[in-house]
Amino acid sequence: MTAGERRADVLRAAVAEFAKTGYQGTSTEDVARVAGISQPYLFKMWPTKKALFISLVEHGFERVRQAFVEATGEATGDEALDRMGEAYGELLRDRDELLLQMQSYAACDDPEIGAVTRREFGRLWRQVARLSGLDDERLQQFFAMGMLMNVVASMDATNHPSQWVKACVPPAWLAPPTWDG
Amino acid sequence: MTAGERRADVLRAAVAEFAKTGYQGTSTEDVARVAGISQPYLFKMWPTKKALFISLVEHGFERVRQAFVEATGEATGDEALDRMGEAYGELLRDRDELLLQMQSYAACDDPEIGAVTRREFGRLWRQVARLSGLDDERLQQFFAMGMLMNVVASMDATNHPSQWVKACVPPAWLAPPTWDG
DNA sequence: CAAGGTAGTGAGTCATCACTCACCATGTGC
DNA sequence: GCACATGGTGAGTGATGACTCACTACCTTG
Repeated sequence: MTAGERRADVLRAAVAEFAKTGYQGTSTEDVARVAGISQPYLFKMWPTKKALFISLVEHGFERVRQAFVEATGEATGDEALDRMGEAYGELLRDRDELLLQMQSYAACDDPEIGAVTRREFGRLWRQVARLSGLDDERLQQFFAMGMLMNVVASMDATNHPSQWVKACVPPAWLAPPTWDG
Repeated sequence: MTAGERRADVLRAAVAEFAKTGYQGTSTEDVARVAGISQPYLFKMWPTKKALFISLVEHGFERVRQAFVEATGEATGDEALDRMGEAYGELLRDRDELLLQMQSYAACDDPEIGAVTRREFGRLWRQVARLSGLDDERLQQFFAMGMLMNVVASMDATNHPSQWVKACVPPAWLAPPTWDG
């Protein structure tokens, strides 16, 4: 297998592990085992655990930006924002991406991780601003709802239903287009 | 010093440490050193590191609920929600409380921590519902804004100003009543 | 002052973890 | 058929971390 393919495999495995247990709580041995390679080889691909984590964070934000571009299409304004919101809801189905985002916020005390996370968040903000053309107040509401979705995903609320979950989580988050529920 | 006083001291020290580096990233030695006690004594007060973390989480959510009751006073409806939002903004000044909340969301993969976090989040939701008497949609917007504030606090955005921070963070978050700026 | 409870610690133990070193196997160009 | 890059690992190492054990100093009560 080529190094490029391996790298992609490892990234997929790593995002799942780091999403669950966070930067500090995930061991490089775990990642290597799930990826099906030896742990020393992990360190041939990334010089440190932190470098691996950071490339996951960058990759994750990049995917969100890309999903927003694709979802928006030719739309602008509130229409564009609605479509991006829907696209974000679909990312919820693959919880790992959003969980990893939460883990990167939680790890911001580390200066390098903090710097990358702020930079990526800023890029996402500017892109949504550019795509929608809306004012700061609307953007703020949009991002606020996104952060609530992240938290709900972190708590795995939809798999632990209770009274408040029904109130907090609108059906739209639970029923992306492909469902029939 | 009595055990009760020590316990309060240790909780204060522990919240600062866990807020920074999270459940997995914080060592009991760190907590003990900052609290000014030996590490074995920590284990006489709480049986495990997890038990300490969980009591911090419960304590933190409790404080938010209490702050909301006090802030609301006799108000109801949107007026009540406004006052609670203002109270939450004041909690931002002591970042540690909000960061610890983020750390508890991030640690939800652990079944016990997850259960406690969901329970506390639910209690908070119900309390805001009761105090304000508003419908789910308004509550959702309120909590969404709160989660955005948590994330902004995690990224320490106000101490790393850049273009998007000015747009994302309304002056009200930065200028609680006691400021003069 | 004896007896016992309360507050507190020094010095471990055993597991885990990030990271390294020396090494092997399989092509591929010459 | 050999030099050499590419892809890959077994077996460490030194540090750290959660948790324990055996112990002391001090206070209170009779």
